[in-house]
Amino acid sequence: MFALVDANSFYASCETVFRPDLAGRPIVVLSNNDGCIVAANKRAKAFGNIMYQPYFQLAKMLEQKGTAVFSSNYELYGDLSHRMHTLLSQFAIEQEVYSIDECFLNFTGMQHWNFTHYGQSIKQSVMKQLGLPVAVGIGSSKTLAKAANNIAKQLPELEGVLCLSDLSPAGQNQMLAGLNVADIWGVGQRWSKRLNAIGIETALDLKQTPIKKIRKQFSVVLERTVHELNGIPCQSLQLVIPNKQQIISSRAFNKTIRDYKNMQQAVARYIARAAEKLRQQNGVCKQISVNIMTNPFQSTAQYNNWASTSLIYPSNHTGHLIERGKHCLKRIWKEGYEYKKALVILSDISEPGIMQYDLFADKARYSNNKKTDSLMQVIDKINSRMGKGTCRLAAEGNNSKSSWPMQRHRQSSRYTTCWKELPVAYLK
DNA sequence: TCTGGGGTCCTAGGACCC
DNA sequence: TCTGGGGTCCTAGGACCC
Repeated sequence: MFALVDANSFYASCETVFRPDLAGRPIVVLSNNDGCIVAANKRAKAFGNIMYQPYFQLAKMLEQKGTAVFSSNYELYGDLSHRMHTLLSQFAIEQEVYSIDECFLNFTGMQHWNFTHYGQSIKQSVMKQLGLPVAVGIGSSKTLAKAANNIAKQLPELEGVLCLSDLSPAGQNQMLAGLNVADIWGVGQRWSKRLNAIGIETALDLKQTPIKKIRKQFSVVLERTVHELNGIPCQSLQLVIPNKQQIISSRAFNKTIRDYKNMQQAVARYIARAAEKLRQQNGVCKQISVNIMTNPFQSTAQYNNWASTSLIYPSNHTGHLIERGKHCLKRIWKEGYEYKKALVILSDISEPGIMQYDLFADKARYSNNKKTDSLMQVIDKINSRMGKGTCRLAAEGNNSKSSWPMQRHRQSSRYTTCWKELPVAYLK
């Protein structure tokens, strides 16, 4: 038996934890650079289709309706997320942290428990200790737990908790009949359209479709989903976080870049971020790719190109990677465009030590040189203690914090992670 | 003026091997 | 006239997730 615990509009809810005055107001949270709406509470969602829409198009409407608008505050969300997952881990023997705002719990071996009741106590606990609203879905597979969670959020009479296994088979089917096939975990836009076209509209329809038909017309991925809807688990909990196979670092620029040197610095900075993540998982990479592009939403001249290169010796050294990255950039750079975004991918990742040496290459430059390794370690330590970007390579530019500041006009305080921004309570 | 930033898995087809 | 039967590896593209 599996449970899925998922916070309701997590980012928006985080913003209310230290702001009781926001009760009853519509709330939205914006993406980086205050670009799109990436989270909205129930009141804001009621305005219509606003999720992932550009903020500037809706700003006026939102303001007129008294909406509280926030730039994303990942320090706050990350910290509250960590607290939530720590709390939830106490309710089961096994936990899979699936994303920033949701986790699976394994209830195997607890057959005699009253799960609906247990789900309620989980929900109340998170509200009491963290002030965050969550929904709990329980079922005999991960897909069913996800579906139950979704239904629990949709039907107010369930009060945020649904255990499908506590229902009769007919009752379960009735619930699944009320769930759109597009809302099933693993069924996205494309597939839901194709499923609709052959008459499969609800979760129940999909559950009852012959498995061979699904395999033939779709793939083994959807076949597994159908099995899971029928209560046959095809996926277990992922208890160990696997190392990343690729690490991406990308950002849109606040202002467009025309100048090669500026672009070099931006690319160097993204590489440095990615390399830091790579070292955190104690990995080395063998491939680096660089992509630059203009703004596709503008009618100006468009250019979008990428280049990649292999490293002779796998590395996680920022300097080596920047050097290779610069080569990539040189190959794709074209003068005269207004560049809006750069993207860097580190791939072909492995552990250091598992390394195929090149007979003729200069090992001293690329191997796990102890001096450069410890230099990177020192830089990482300084940055983790003193703040990101405190210590960096010259290639990243000498005023990296101010040269392309991210637009975040509406950021709330980092109530739980920054001494200066702790909430203050006044006694009357 | 203004449009996010990450990830994974599977499949088909081409190139190669004996 | 006529052209087998197994494999592996790599890549691009398509689907999905938050």
